[in-house]
Amino acid sequence: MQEDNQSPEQQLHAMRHSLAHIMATAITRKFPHVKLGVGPVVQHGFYYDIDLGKAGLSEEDLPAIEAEMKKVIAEDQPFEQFSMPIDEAIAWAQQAGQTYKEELLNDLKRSGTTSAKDIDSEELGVATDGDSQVANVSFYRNGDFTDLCRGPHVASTGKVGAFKLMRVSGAYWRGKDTNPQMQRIYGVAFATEKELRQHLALLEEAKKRDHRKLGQELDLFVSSDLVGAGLPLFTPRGTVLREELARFSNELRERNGFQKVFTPHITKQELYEKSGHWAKFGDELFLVKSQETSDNFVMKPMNCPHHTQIFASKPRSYRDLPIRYLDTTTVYRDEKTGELGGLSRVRAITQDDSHAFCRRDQIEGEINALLAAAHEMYETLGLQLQVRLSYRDDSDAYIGSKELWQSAQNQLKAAVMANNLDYFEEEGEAAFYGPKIDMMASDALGRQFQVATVQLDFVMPQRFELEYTDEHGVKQPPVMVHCALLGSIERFLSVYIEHTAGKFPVWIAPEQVRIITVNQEDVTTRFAGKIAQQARELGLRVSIDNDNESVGKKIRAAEVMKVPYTLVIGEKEMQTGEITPRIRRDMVVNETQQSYTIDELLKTVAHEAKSRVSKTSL
RNA sequence: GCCGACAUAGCUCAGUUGGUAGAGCAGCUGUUUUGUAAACAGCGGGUCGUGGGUUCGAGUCCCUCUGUCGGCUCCA
Repeated sequence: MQEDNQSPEQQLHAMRHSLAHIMATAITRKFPHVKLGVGPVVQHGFYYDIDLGKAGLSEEDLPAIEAEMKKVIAEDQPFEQFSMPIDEAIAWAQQAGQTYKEELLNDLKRSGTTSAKDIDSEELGVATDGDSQVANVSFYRNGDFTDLCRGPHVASTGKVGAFKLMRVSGAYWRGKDTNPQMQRIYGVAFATEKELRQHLALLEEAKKRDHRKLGQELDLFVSSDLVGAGLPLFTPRGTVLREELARFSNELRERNGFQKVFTPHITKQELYEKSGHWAKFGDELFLVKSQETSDNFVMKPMNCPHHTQIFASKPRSYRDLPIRYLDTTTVYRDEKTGELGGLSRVRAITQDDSHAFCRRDQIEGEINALLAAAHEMYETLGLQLQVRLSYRDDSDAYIGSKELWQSAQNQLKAAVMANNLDYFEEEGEAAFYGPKIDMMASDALGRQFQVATVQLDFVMPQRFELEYTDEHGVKQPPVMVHCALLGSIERFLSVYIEHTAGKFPVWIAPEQVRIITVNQEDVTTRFAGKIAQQARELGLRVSIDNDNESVGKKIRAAEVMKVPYTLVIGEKEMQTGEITPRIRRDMVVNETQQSYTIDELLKTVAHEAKSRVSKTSL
């Protein structure tokens, strides 16, 4: 119908949305008693929420639904729009037993919108902006299926491109965990079969890179039922990754005047009552019981309150500011079991946390320095950054006056603009004590994750009555700038492992050099040992594979573990003192196979590791 | 926490309508002394995640718990 003058994006959107209707058509045919929720377009496709009562649907039912959808598509039913008065619409929903639709329509009638941010306005038969006098609502009909919908749709069910149903999962009605749970059926859809295949191939690739799979294969971390869910254990190899990342982050901040501090992992609950965290996150703290005192202790879920106490430990002059603390440390949060997964969501979270206490006139300088540090870090790590300005919304989830918030939000935006960063703004994403600059990294497959964060906070210093003396001898509250460059090291690792597919650059690779012996003769073994020692003295992580196996097999083993440099040592090398290193393919700039003296080679690799390059100069 | 699926050897998996477990890789031992992605042979290894139930008999059927996965909700 309205597909003329539409951009390809709009057309694809209409296709996906039409597919949601077609899926609902197919499900209604197979299960006439189904109650429908909403069926919007999502990133790569669409879904529809349905309620089939107790029996429900399982993934085994998807092929049958897909087949039915193909029938509907083959029937090429035109999509027809019509409208009816809202009271008539409500009567329709009632009569059809569509209780969810009825609820939506009633909300619509009452307030002109479904109020919450839960429903995409397109789902409804009206535009939700503007006045609340809803007289008529819009419907779409294809064949004998009718759905409340504003559109637009494609002209007929035959014009929907290529799709595939992916999975069925649970979803709360209108996104509220107090509401009944429906089943959500997800599909992906593209304009052409080719794009669909490409998308599915991308998903396959993502599966291969899954950090949980690579964590297993590359021996990076493990879990134990005895230790518990969300508490990964890092092997020697995985620990190297953690420590190298922490070291990098610490270096960047120390260069900017941050000083390391240390704070204990348990604290009196009172600290968090004062900060406001107890009221907001009390049910997510691990409680610790003392057998000696009557105080209640908790595992620390974050560090800001501790750092305020270091600041507050003595009088501060305006000349002392900024005072900057960095604390790369583990915090503990009792995350709900269903939210845990791999390294992306854990209960022991290591943050590269830092707090700068500064004067108002120093805010800009602090933020600029941190933005620059983040830029350097992600440049080195090879991840693209995009900035999200996370503001508060009108809910009561925040503390502090609106004026302070407005001023803080303005300053963050000014800083981001001054640094020419690519940004977007989002309300309702702020921390409860202040707005944030959140940095989203895009990985090798184009997926986005929140990593670094810079937060401006006028509230915490007030709550802890922090002060410094200004040049007129007047007490002033400092401003706190919270920052984490990596965010959570565990979560960052999950992103980074998948981004690199486990092919870590030499500076962070758990094993940087592997020496393979051609035979087990004593001279060879001794020579290999000597080279390994030399490498260790240069600060390299090196291992020797002296197994009684073929060279081919040992090469393969090194390759499988994605070791950057493999040195095969035999008679030739012993005689000449020269070697042609085997370099992991992704690091190679030019293809020429060159030989080097072993001394020169190791020094170059050590230098590369130190300067954190991603390609080799060999 | 909620909805759904899953849990067999270190890893990846097979195991027919219920009749007390198999393969490949890895490991160990021996032979071989290897030249750039998998030499050959032998051996060891599993109270089938936990606890309970049904049954003459449970890896297989039912329940509980734990854990994992896909989502929802949440994320200082």
